[in-house]
Amino acid sequence: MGKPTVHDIAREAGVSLATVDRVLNDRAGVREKTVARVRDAVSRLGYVRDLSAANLARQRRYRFVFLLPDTTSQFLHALHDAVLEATAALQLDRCDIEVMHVSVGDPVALMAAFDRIEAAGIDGVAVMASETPVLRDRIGRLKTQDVAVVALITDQPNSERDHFVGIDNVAAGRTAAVLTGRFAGGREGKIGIVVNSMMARDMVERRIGFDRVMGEGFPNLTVLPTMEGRDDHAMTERVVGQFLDSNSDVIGIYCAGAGMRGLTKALEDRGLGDKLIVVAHDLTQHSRAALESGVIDVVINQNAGHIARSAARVLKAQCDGVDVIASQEKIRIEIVLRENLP
Amino acid sequence: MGKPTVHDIAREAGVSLATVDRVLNDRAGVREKTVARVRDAVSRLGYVRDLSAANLARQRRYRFVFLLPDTTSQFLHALHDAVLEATAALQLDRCDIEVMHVSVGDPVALMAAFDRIEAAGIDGVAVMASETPVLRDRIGRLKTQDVAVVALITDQPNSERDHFVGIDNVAAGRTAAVLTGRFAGGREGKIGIVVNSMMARDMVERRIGFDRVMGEGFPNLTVLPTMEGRDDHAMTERVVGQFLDSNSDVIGIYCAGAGMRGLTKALEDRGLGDKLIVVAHDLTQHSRAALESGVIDVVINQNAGHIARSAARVLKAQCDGVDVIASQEKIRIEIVLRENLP
DNA sequence: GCGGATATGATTGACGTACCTCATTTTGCC
DNA sequence: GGCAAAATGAGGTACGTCAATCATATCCGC
Repeated sequence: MGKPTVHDIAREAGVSLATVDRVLNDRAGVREKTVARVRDAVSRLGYVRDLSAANLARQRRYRFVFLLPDTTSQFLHALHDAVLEATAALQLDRCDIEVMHVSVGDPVALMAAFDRIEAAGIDGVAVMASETPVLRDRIGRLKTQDVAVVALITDQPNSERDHFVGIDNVAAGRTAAVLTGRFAGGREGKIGIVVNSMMARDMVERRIGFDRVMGEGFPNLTVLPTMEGRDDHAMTERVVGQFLDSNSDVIGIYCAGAGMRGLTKALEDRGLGDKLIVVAHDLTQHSRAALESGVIDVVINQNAGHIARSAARVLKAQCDGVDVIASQEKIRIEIVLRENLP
Repeated sequence: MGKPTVHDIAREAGVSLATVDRVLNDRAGVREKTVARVRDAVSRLGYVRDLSAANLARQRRYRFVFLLPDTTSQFLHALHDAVLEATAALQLDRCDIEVMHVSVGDPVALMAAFDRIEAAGIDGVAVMASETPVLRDRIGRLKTQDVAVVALITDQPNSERDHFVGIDNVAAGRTAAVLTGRFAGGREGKIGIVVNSMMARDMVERRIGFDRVMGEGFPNLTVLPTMEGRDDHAMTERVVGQFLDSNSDVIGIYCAGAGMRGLTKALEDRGLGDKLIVVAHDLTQHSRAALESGVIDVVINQNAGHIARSAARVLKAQCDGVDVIASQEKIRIEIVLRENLP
């Protein structure tokens, strides 16, 4: 005998199909005692609702929104592409995904986006934005409307988001540090760090992890104060250039944030292309090229494709009230060398 | 208007539902001209068959077999667990997965397993076994029966398998080499290599990749002849022990195969636990512990969970005649340090 | 034990596809 | 032009679930 159906439940519980349906779909008008009888039959027979039949019957489509910053960076671009790819693939699974680019630093614009999401009756939202009280509250409000919410890249730890899709940035910083330290092989020297801005939580966390490992494991290396590139190539090039010109014994640079083109430019202009140990974040067109040419030694990557698919899967699972495979949804800190470039 | 249905196709093509059905399901008895008319309408309207409705109607279940070696190793154990986990998750997607453990070195037993698979009317097979002409032919025969076939871990490059789920072992060897070399930081010394057996293609490939990078990039390091551990802890411990005792200036070991427990035992017994650079393959309970304690420095991993899920997804896509997301099915060469342990 | 509210039953028609039967039309061939 | 074979049409039932209607049964307070 195959999987039990609603008919089997009805028979087993001694009620009619209509009542089973009312119970399964949480409709009113059933006595508690009867509800219990049905629930009992469900667990006794091990009934699981056939989701595809259910979705077919109710003509269901899942509507998700990916809320991304409107700033541009190669990583964001890659993420956007990855979401589009996932969108195409999930079309067959009744999912409609829309990408909204919003000035996430602007609370008014951000809230307006959420208003539109709420008004449109969206089933789930993946939001990438830095943590603010306003956003936290807004996520709470979405949850009261039964909208699934996942935090993307940057966690919203004190909010009611259902899930975080991204990496542990402290661990990423530690990973960058240990690679830098071991590649240095005992030599003494200085290490520079470039970030977008120390206002961003991810950057701070990476720096914390980096410093901790450096302090514990590599006393031969001196980590210098953070340079801020403000997401801008020219700016990054300038600060890194000044840094290189005024420090003679630099042996490595950790680029925890964007602006990588400025960094490589500064290095190449000084003929340091393959002299320094350079660890950077996120595999993009540019960092891939720099890895291949040897300007960058290691890329610490959070896989954009994996992130996009994972977010979509988690949102769908949340809507369906189904468990996810934890290990599949764990975003790994990928270490990419020229030799294991995908 | 929503997605087009078979009714729309029938109307658009000016034929009846029955004919559309015959065309879509490749049934006989339709003139070529009519087939073309229907196909035309399909592409004109952008019709895609609703797979869940179709599967519902035909009460379809996908039956897959994972054919794994009956030898035991921690990696195989992890893979087995991963397949079971995937099985549970895919239960909801109408997939029944069975794991068969077979003595893959024994052609008779292997062929018997294939016979059973063929007789049982299985929809797809994921096979992990070394490449032989017998196996190649058998895969070809399966393909004539419309059974989906993927090669697992070890490719069957000249067979008609639909897909290979695993890593590029030459690249893995290169990756191991560059990490060993850079961790050595210019020091001179000897590097030992441990494998199961040089009969296995994966081992040979890893060794090739390792040697090439070492030869090109690290003239300060001397790679010594391969030690064969034959998948056995005691054996591995003995050969590694002898190696360590008779070579004074060993600074690193690359463990390309199984038997890791023997390796770590040999190292620890000589107080070399954290003295040597040790690069090993595959994240298991044991290698995780060794990584945490510092005996092993790097694990090159092929993610068992990813492999199991990917194989199942590819088999299903093959049965459905659907494309896979290439980037999702690319098994990455993971570099695992203590700092980025998942 | 009556009346009104509340629970439950019985039934039906979707959803999009598969697959079957039987009738009818068209085709190819001599 | 006639005939068999092939192609097509028309229609129905099924898959498991949802959602609705309407009739009937059971409950509760008085």
